[in-house]
Amino acid sequence: MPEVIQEAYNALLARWGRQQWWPAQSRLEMMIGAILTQNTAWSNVEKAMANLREHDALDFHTLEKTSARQIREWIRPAGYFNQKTIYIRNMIQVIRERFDESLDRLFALDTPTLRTELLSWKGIGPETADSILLYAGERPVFVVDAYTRRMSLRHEWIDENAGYDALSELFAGSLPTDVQCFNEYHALIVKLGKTHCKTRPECSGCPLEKFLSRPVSV
DNA sequence: GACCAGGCACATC
DNA sequence: GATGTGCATGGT
Repeated sequence: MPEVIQEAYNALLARWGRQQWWPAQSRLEMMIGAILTQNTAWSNVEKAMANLREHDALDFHTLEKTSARQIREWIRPAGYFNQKTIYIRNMIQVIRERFDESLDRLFALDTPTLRTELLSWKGIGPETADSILLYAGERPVFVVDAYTRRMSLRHEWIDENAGYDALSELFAGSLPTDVQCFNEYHALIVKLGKTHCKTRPECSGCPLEKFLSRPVSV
């Protein structure tokens, strides 16, 4: 199993190359993007991010002073805007009150403590927390998303009842503990999911085709 | 017009 | 602790 997971990574990287994630210019921007992209197409997130950038709202102090109503309108294209507005404002508030407005202080926490901290924030679940750990914190944690689960099920690397942590540990344990590798693998899985696993469940043309022992429909 | 997208919180059993 | 439901826009 570990070998297959490593070989699948090699195949994906050979096909598509490095994905250069996360597409953000600061840790704060990355964290906002992580919230906005929850169950949402990235193209919609880009529209919301463009609105925020246009109003200089990818900045901590600007966001602090901005009303909920205003943020809601800016992020509207990303969907779930009522909830996501609460999540973003809550995040800003926590960073102000508990970390002295300093992302450096937040990211000074060791990885397990930081993960627990992030998970305690409203709107930050396992995937978003791990995305922040990996892409903003540069910690070697493997991000599991819907594509990762779908792919792993289809290749029969896991069974139905495998939870988030089991899936994350499967990948992390099958690979060198390397931030760059985890970074690229997750991004490549997303690329795979967008281009193959959904629209072509028979997996024709999929870079991982040869790893399927038999056709599996999920 | 259905279906889906780089999830999560909350209610209920 | 497992399962169900609401959240919302924009592309295919």
